Amino acid sequence: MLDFAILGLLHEQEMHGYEIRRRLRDELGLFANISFGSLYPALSRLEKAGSVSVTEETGSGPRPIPMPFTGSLSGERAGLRVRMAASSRGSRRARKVYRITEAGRRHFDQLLQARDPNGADEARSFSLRLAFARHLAPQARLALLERRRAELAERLDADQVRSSGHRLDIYARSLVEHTTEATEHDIAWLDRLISYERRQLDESDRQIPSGPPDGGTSDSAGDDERAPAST
Amino acid sequence: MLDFAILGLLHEQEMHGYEIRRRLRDELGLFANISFGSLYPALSRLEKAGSVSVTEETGSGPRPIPMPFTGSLSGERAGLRVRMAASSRGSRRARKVYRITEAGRRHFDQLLQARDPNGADEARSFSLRLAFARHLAPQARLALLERRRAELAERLDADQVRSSGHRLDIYARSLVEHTTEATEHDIAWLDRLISYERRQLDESDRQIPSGPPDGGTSDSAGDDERAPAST
DNA sequence: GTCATCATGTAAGCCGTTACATGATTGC
DNA sequence: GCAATCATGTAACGGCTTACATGATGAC
Repeated sequence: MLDFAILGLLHEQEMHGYEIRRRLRDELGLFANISFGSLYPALSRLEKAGSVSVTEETGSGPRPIPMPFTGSLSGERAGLRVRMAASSRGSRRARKVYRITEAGRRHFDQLLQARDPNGADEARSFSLRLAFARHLAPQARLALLERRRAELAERLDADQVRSSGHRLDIYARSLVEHTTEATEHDIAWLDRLISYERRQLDESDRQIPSGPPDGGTSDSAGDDERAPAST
Repeated sequence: MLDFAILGLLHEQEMHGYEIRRRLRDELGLFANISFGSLYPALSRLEKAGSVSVTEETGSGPRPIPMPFTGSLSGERAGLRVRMAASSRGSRRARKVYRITEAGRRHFDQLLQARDPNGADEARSFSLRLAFARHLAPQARLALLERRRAELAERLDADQVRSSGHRLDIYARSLVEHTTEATEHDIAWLDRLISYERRQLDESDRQIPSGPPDGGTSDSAGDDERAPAST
């Protein structure tokens, strides 16, 4: 799971460990405060597995920028980078810059597609996949959403069994009811996403006459259509 | 966490391990499918710690009813119990019946009050406490709700920082937005609970210093009025 | 001169999981 | 006889946490 998140970040840009953590916290919000005791071993694992390659940054070259960091909430902005005098002294603790390899990209695609095998938190796992869903083929993306919807529908059934039959006190009952509502809310959201995906698929069907007759999920390295989200 | 849930169930009724699991699944919904590999060691721990006592059930006594269990989805119903010939033979694998001790009750009260120290899932931990909130003194209950509300409000702030500044693709953005909405929904729910608690407190203030109308659950637990160190 | 931030790592532990082992009872 | 349910347990592992170790840089 963490490996997947790391690969997802490195998919777009090379980074060193400390910054990976920052991005995980500030951008994704998942793994809100991943600990270094977890992060660095993960990076080592990925390197050993050949999914990422490492370069020791030796202080020379364009050092990616110590930010002024005003400390105020609004002052922090990604674009606000000030290039400092890089010549001063190259003595900061050597940073290890990680970049994803071809094998890593393949591994990422695999993880993106596979349903998580073990007792991993379903919700977190789905959220993570969705955050990187732009890398999925449209059909696979739709499948992801529908799989999640099915999971939630199942849980809704379990909730209904639960609320009937047992007489709970106000607190437990309020909890169960609220949980049910939250699940329904999630399902409604997924339904909106699903219908959006369906519309997109329909449109591309109409525009491109040569649609593949079925969706084998396009597995291998298809870096085809990335939306760089130009401002 | 699991220990707490177990104590909470045993607080009301003695039980054997297998049934604890069933209740956790069917009634509480938390620990949806706790594994035996987790449950039984937990019971051993609790016994070793003196929080529960064990009695080996030797096949005699009123055995709690093997259900017919039709197997179909709709046929299953909690009330559909058929009492079988209980006299047949008392040879089932000896069950260990657990009951909570006085020390266990004290431990439970402690766990109920304490904010969880380590990296435990905040949401699950709160849900669990709320499920047993009827055992809390009204002020402590209010404090629990307000603490949770503060946590969520904090997270909401983090979400707002997140959504501004970074330009995310539709999927990541939809995820962040939905997460924010869900948090707002949670907060609104907590606000309803909190104002309910405040009303209750007001009423019992206006009424008498002798017991409030206490209906169903006759629990022997709470003699303690601990002043909650509210934040 | 002390504190926060940047930067990387190791060690121990917690809390859960799956897989394995064992065995009786009931229903088809 | 075979499968499912009831019933208890052990062993290995997974994935994350905190605490510890180290050290440079810049701000007040």
